Amino acid sequence: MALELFNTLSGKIEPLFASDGHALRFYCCGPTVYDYGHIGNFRTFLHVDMLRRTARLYGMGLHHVMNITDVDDKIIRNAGNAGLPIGEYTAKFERAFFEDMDALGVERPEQIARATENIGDMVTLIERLAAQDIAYKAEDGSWYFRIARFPEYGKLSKKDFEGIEDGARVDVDEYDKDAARDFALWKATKPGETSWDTALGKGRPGWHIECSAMAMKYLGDSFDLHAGGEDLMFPHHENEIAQSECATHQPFARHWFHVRFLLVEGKKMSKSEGNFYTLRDLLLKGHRASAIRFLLLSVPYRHQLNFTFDGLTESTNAVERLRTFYTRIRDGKWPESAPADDSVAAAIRLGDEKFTAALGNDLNTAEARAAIFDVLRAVNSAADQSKLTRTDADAMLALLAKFDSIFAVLEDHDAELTRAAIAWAESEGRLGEADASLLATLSLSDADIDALVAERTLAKKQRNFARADAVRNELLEKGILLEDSKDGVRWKRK
RNA sequence: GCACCGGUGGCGAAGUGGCUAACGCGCUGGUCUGCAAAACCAGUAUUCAUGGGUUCGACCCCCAUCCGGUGCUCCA
Repeated sequence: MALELFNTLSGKIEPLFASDGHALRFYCCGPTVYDYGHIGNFRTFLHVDMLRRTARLYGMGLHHVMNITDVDDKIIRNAGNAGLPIGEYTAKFERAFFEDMDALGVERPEQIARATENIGDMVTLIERLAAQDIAYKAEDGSWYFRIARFPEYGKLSKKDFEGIEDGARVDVDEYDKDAARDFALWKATKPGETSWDTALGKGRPGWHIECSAMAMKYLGDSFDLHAGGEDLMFPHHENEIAQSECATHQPFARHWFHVRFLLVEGKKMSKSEGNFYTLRDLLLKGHRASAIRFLLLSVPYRHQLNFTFDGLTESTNAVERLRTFYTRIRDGKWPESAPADDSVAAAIRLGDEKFTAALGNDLNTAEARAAIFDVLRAVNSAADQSKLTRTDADAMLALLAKFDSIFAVLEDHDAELTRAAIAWAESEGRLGEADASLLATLSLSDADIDALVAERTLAKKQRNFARADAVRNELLEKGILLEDSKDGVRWKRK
């Protein structure tokens, strides 16, 4: 069975495959490291991660390149305000970015490419375009791309630029360029700005050129897939195609993957709306990294997701149910006897097929989720009726491992991730932003909790239920939930 | 203005021209429990924004209307 994926370029769902027969060569537009990442950024990276993991599930190797934009206008401005060299400024946010990616369970690409470390390749690419008179130098020393020379411009975003060039010269703000749509390849430096002294003159790269140069450097002139947020489709990706295909006369990326923007509480996320959240903001409010991951992945990537706190609570509960189920099957003592019938095995097999097929169908994560919950109910039910055997349990664990190779939420690292966020807030003098009850919960060590649980168990043995309930309530107030079972008491942090 | 996407139960969200409209969360009742929690069982949309049309048959196709969102500029 093939993995099928919507291709922005063709406008159709098409099979995705590694054209070299080994590894899927793909490029993902990474972050501009000028600030902490927000949940909108992470929705995109999370779905690229979903794509990675699904491609692997479908048997493909991976060669994934992601850039880090570590020089641009905002970086120069912010680093200047902070009085830091840009390298020092960006290093901090690059580190933070990867910490956040780790917290969300996003796998690292095989290769990270920093713009400032590949300037020479960008210069070479611009020179190749200049040799064909497709790149030209304007009066101020900046270099631009002559869009009129690429008739296919607009093929990705399905825009028609017929006639636009004609009116360009009336645009007085753009007097440096030959045409209004022409975009910068190389920006001449203003005094005091970071610059590179190259054959093109003193300056720094335009934004688009870095992705073209680095993608082709590491993946070849033509490669399998290029990914990014929907906003990048135009003009960023359109410009990448123009630069690259004019230079090489080869198709650039075969498949284009764009992740839709999310809404927050029904509106586009923005600082002025007050609905702008970084991952760290949410962790400090007591939300779990796993729930954030699960929520952002639960709505398929081509649909708009409305991020709400109710939705986050729902995801927290859904993940909790999956984990409870997982530990139950993993830790339970299931009889070695042969199953009375194959109904459980059949349910697991069907769930497995549905799960894989759903992902293969343009990454339908909602359906994939549903397939797992169907099996969960069937197996829980069998377990309750003492009909679950070791063989079935092992099959279930194998399916859960497959599920988790994609969704990656079963192993519980939430408390340690939250602690890390708090430690970060403390070091930044931002502990005041942390939720008070969260701090209370984390103030109890595991040993403290175990001691209180033991006290309650003793009280119960003595049938002193008043005392037992008091302890349970005390723990509950601090966010610790107790569960009695045949095998003893389990507790978990809410 | 032009273009695009969407409107499915209390909420989130799949889905198909024709079997009982997935799944999750929530809620209600039951089983279990000292009581809870967890788990399971049952219930929770005669209906898929509205009005027309095509069809033997549409939530799914077409047209119109209303509503929400997005892009056309930096933005994941």
